[in-house]
Amino acid sequence: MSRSRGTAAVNVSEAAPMFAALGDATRLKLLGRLSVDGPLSITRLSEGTKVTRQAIARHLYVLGDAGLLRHARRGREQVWSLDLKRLEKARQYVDQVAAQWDAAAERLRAYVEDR
Amino acid sequence: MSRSRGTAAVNVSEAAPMFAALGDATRLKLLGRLSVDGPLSITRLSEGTKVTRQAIARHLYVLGDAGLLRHARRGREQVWSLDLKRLEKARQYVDQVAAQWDAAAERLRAYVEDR
DNA sequence: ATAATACGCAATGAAAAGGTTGCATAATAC
DNA sequence: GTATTATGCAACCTTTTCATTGCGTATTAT
Repeated sequence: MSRSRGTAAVNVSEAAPMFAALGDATRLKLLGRLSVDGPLSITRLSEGTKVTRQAIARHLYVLGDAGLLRHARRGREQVWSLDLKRLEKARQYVDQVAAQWDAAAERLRAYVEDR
Repeated sequence: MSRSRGTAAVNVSEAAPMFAALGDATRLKLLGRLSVDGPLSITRLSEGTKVTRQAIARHLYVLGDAGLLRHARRGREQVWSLDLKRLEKARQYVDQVAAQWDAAAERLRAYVEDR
């Protein structure tokens, strides 16, 4: 019945910025890349994309502001990686919204079957 | 280990529009309202908000285009409600992205412990 | 019939998002 | 020390987004 993760009550409105950050194909691809290949530099992440390095950098900072990524300087490179702690928080948001929907689905099902 | 729902492979990039639709506080509130109170008209959904009816209507259509809501005419009213089928699809998106993150977390944990 | 209600459509406007180019600066390689 | 590489910064442009106002139309209520 309950989800696999502990889910502290979170104001759904606070989830909006995170969803907004996820609402772009380029950014989703960046997340996917980082989740597969691990920490990478901006230039490395730019290779293979159709937009400029600056555009990629922008997207990375957007994801960073949403708390989904972290960045650390290593020499002349800026290395980006997934932020596990905040990723867990993000998961909580998603779980909570999903749970809300589940509850609604349940009520709607009951309502429909009741006639 | 696996999630509670069956998760057919879905291109993550296709999830972007859905996340974008979720990336607005007003829209999240509308979803919450509909999941609690059931199907409601535009005017009803506008009451208690700080924006105009037209703004709310716009948001509803955005959610509708993302496949999260349906609307049906009832007399002079336009009644909006959650779309269960597509909501399930949305859930699959979320689960898949979350799974991807979980996998990344696992790898990262292994990597860190390996040194 | 007439009034009130619920909505659609269109024009408009301010602000944010997504992307580009050009140039400057810091770090590394040779 | 000079060139190369990786990034930062800033100006600028186009498109979308979010919200508004004004007016028209369809549907119900009286």
